[in-house]
Amino acid sequence: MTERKRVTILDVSRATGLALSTVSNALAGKNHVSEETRATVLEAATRLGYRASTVARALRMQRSFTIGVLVADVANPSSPDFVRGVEDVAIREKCTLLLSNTDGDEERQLLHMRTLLDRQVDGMVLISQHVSSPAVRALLDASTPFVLIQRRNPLFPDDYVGSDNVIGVSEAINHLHALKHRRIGFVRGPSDSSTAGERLETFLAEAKRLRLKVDDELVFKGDYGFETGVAAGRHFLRLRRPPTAIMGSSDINALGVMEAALESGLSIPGQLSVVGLDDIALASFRAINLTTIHLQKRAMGAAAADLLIERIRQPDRTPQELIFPTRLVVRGSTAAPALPEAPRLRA
Amino acid sequence: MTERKRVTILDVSRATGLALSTVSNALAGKNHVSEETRATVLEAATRLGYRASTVARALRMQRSFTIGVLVADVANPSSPDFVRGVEDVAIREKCTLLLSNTDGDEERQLLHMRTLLDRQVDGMVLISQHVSSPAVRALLDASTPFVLIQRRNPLFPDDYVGSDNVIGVSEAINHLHALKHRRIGFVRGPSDSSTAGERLETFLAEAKRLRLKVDDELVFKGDYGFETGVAAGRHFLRLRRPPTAIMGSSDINALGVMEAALESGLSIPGQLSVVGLDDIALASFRAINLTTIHLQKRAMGAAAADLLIERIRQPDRTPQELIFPTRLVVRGSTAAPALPEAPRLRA
DNA sequence: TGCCATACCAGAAACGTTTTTGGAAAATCG
DNA sequence: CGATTTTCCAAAAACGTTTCTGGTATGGCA
Repeated sequence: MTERKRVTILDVSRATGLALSTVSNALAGKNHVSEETRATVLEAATRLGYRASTVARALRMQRSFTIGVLVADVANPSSPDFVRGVEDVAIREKCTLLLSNTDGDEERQLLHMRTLLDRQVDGMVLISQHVSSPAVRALLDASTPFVLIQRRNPLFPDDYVGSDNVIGVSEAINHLHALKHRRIGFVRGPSDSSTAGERLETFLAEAKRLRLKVDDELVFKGDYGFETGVAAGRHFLRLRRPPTAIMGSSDINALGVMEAALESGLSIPGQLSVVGLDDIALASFRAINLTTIHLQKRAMGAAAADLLIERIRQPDRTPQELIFPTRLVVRGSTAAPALPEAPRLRA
Repeated sequence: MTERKRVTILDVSRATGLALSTVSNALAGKNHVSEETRATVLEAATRLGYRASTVARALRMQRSFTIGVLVADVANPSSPDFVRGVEDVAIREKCTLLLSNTDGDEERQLLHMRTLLDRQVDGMVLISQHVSSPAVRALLDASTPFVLIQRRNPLFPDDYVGSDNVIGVSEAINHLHALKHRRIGFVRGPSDSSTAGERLETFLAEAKRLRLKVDDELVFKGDYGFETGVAAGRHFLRLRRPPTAIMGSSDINALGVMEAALESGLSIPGQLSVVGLDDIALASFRAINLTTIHLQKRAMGAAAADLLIERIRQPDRTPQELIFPTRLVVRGSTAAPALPEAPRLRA
């Protein structure tokens, strides 16, 4: 409404009768500016309501104090946790977050990456994004610092924050094995996700060690979404010899499996055990009560942001990888199977 | 790594031998630039990998192509839905989103608002934020366009997008009444939320119409969070005459109530009916199966963003308010009470 | 009293755009 | 063929900072 013009540093300069540069120095707390001068400047600045233009500063300093964050799906409750971690250090570093959804789609990811680069973000955090294709690599090599979370390509020595998939998954399978489950279904995450791959490998290796047979039909390929969980659940339950337990690639995945089980009239954990992965807040609610593998999402987000800050400060630092431990949280969605061998059930 | 310098419009100018302004015009598709010249420019631009600096443009045009979004809590699954709606139109308008969490805390909100203003966002969308305090109003009056979602102060004629709280809430209470519930607990959202206030008023009015007695102990005050739901549930269930049904101020709220009920060993809906508000994706999962009031969150977000764009284009347009209808979605968390009068239960 | 170092301040350049203004060449019209 | 319009292009200003370079008092010291 009130057609106010922006009050600039020049106004402060004029108001105080001091030079532009002096005002700038005084405000930045730099160099040798007498306390008296500084006080004068500060007083005038607040009196006039002066606020420095971040965009002018960004142009001059070639630094935008902005961090870009790419996330596959904010709707998945685990995403905000990671973002929160990034936000924690962003605030500490006086940076702002530019957050974008890619829906796991590479085109969208490329689009958003270009936008971030155009905006001259100081760096970016890529959470479960595509990291291998030539197009993506080209953008990553654009000399803007970046850190990867939960998905990488070992061929490229990037800064990376991930979770220890071996511990969590093997704990989970051993838990199920101890409960006397002998047929376990596994939902595999996105095919180009390093994390999803590691988890499957661990699962297969551990199954072998435990002398569990894992035929192909016991591995369902999809993504981290609910629909994949539902589809996987339906698939598994329709098998001639359905598994007595199913491990999801995410909690949301596991909820999808539950959905399929419930729609078939199966009770959990009575007739089917389900284990998730993420440990979203929901998982601990009694209405859900999901046995799952806990990930330190917020800490991982913060660690990634810290790594990013380091790299921004020191672009030639050798890349680091940080692997966070995981642990199984046993809740109510797992129990001993009803029979040594699961009964045949049809949807 | 590769210490590349940014390729600027000047480089394109030099490469083509054309003037800066000509290149700019050609790229912007402006004025009268011959097709041939334009082709030359475009070719050179892509060949050199030129990308315009958004920050330089922002400084010059006094327009950042950025929209700030303030949200109370991204972790609440209803937030991303609103944001998604805003994002939809932001992409259409070639704007980027600057998203911040305020945790419902006014100080944090002020901090983030100032940051957004410093960054010269073209406008902002405030979802369930504080809108009345002098400090907030001062910032809102800073002549940067804004739109409110779900919380406003009728004293100020702001652009506003809300939901029809009358329909939804009265549908819900009538549903419960029809099921023969006579004592209904109500969880009230944040005390300074207009939406929460309207809902309570509707609840009380409709209860009166139905000749239901609503003593003070049947209204619990809190926020939209899970903990409030748990506290409310415990409070209600500890009453001498506990309600047979409880309405939450959000789905997460309702989940909290469920939590409290389950921890007391009550079954839902057998011994307690629960209704939520939001209709988050989770609510429809069989494991939850929550009767709730549906809100068109994404559409509301998009509508707010549209309003914002309009106001940016036309700052003096008279403020509009858009109210979206709501409707009750009956699922499995509501049923007839076990007894005409609820049995006495102690936690 | 004169010189030098120090402490502070002023002016100007630079960041990469868009936009305005002006000007030259080409085309049209009288 | 000259004048006027049209079409395009060149130069320069502006956006609001930070920072570099240089300069002027002021104080201390000889």
